[in-house]
Amino acid sequence: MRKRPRQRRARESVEAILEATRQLLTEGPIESFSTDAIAERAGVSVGTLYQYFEDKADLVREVGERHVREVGALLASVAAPDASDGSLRRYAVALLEATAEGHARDRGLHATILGLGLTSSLRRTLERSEARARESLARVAEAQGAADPAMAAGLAYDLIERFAHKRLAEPGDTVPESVVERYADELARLLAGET
Amino acid sequence: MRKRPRQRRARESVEAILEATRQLLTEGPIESFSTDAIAERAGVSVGTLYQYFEDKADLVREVGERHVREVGALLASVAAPDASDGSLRRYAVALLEATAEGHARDRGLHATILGLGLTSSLRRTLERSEARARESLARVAEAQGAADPAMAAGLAYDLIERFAHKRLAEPGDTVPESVVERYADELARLLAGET
Amino acid sequence: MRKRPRQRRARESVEAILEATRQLLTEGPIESFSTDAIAERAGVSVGTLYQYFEDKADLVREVGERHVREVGALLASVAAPDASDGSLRRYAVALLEATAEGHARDRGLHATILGLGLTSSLRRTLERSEARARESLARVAEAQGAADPAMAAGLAYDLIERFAHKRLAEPGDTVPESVVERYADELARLLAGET
Amino acid sequence: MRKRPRQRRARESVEAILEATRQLLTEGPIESFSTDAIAERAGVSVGTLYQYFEDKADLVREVGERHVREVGALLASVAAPDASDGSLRRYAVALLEATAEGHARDRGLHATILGLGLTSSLRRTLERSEARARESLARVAEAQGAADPAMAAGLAYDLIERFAHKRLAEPGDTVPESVVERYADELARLLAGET
DNA sequence: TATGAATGAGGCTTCATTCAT
DNA sequence: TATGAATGAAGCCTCATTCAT
Repeated sequence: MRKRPRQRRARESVEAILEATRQLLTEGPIESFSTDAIAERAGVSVGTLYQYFEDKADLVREVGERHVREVGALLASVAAPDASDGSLRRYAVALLEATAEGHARDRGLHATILGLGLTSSLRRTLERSEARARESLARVAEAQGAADPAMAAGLAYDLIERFAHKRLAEPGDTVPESVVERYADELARLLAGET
Repeated sequence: MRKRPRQRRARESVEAILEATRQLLTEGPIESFSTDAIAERAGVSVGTLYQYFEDKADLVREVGERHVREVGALLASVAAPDASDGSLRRYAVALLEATAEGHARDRGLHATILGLGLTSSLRRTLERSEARARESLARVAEAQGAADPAMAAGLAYDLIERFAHKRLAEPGDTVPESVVERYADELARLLAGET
Repeated sequence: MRKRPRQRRARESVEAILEATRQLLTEGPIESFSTDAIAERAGVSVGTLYQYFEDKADLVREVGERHVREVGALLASVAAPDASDGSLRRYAVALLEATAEGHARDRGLHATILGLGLTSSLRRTLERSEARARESLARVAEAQGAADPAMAAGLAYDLIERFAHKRLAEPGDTVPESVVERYADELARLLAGET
Repeated sequence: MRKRPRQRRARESVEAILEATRQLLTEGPIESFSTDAIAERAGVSVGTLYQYFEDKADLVREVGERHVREVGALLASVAAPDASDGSLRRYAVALLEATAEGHARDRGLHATILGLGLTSSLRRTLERSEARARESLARVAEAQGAADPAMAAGLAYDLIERFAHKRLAEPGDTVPESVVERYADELARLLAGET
């Protein structure tokens, strides 16, 4: 960001701009994602946009980082299971749902950011976020007595991500209940450290 | 496509255009992906390009469909395993490698196509291709005596896709051997119908 | 220049663009010197302009170089005097007039180019042109028997340039005849190698 | 200027703004010469700038006039020579140096002012300053017994100006000593009224 | 008076597409 | 059929200027 907003009015503008960007990125085809459109949706002038962001890519990066942080926070907010068997299955379902929700909130962001070229800054944020998620999963796997907690966590993370993207691709963001069950089973099995 | 090429020279032009499109989509940032760049790379003039393709989206769609068909063909070309246990593991590894190769060949296509908006025509092609792949996996699972072959095949397919995307995201398109092993194990287990 | 024009139509466009640029640079204040204005004056679209010139600076450079070459040619076209005394004075007057005419034709170009920043390419062209002019003057001074022909030529050149700029600053591009006389006297004296 | 500053702090702001303008004009390419840049350099806000200056052109004009007055003062501060021969040569060198220094101090001002269009007010200031300088030179020429003091002074003034611009065009603002000598010789000769 | 947030016209440039040759 | 010149809408961004606080 080019300038930090000092006054309240300025902070509101920045928020409006970021939210407008998120919306347009989520909704529309990439063609309608122009700085003019962002400014109009945010209810400010283009000039204001450029007071706070270096350029369009800077703006997208900021929105992308927020998204990554939010998904990370959602995942982290799922309470880890006890060693007792019953809660592991619930944990697995909660992980799947939380991640899928997070992705759904910014549907399209992914594709657009890829299209605009992933900046190294955003890539780092993403990697940090993934690493945290994997560690957290590994701790669970370890508590459950898995032989290779890190490897199990890696696979589990991949499964969760794939589930989220799969749900996004479905009309209505819904996946048959049986598929959720199956994913949850796999997840629980992985984290429990079964072969 | 607007017009079918009749003469040999014309067919060669069309091939060159499609190949140039594929290359630019695979190599570069979206910015250098212009009709001028395509024509130059293909060694023809822009005018020629518009003789055979309605517009840019039409061209991208065609390339996209080819890509989907190619990945499908690659998957299909992996010989199904015998019921004998040894070949299942080799089959799993081959599936992973084949899909990852297919995706790598057209790296960037994904993002661009998403960015330009997935056309319904391409979406159908994609769905048909996925369905065929799942059926083929289901037949294998059935032969191996899995309890719910369709469900196992679905999960297996997702695992394969995730692996391909994972490899694309790594620098150098390489993934530690241990990860391949782990994925192959899971895949083999799923197709073998173990819980 | 970005692309060399092949067809006749293209060459005409390029000429029109260069001439429009020269006119606007000569006439107006720098504010009205926009790419849109250039294109309109040239009777082409902006797009055409960018087919042949990298950017606005490239265009200005090209016009600048033409100007420098033209002034140089004007100077060179003044026939050198015999050693016989009478023609030296006529030569001096001709030099003054020729240079002043050349500058007048592109009045304002100077200031604008300075304002946009003298590119190194243009600077070199300018230096080469000046060097040629000084050499030519030095040969005359030598023929007239000057003690230090190079130094005399340097001062003579400066006098000529100053005269051209002086005339440009006057309303109506005219300078009292007596001033021309005085400059010519000085010039003749310098080239004749008197003290 | 829009408003006279009353308080001391206000006067300081105005000075800072004028000095910042002068610096930016002297240093940089025209692009970085924006009101924002001026305000930042001056350590005030843009708003303050517009309290004291009608618009940007007004500010530039004020700086331009100061510059013209300063160069004039520099010239005037060179003590006129006695009729005794020795000091005339020193006087000539001093004139050359003083003017060149004055121009160097505001290098770039020239181009910018020309680019923005010489306002009539500034033009008048400039003419008055030149007239004063010529008169002063004419008095010297007269004291030295020149036949046509006004004409000699005119040429002398032009020589001095050309020298200043010549030095500005050189890298490092330096000119070979021999050139200074030659200019000084000419100047002395002119003012001494030799043919 | 000073601040700095906001404005928006306008400048530069790109690129998908058309069409005369 | 192929060429490539021409088009112009539209995108990104800057910056002089205004005005609420």
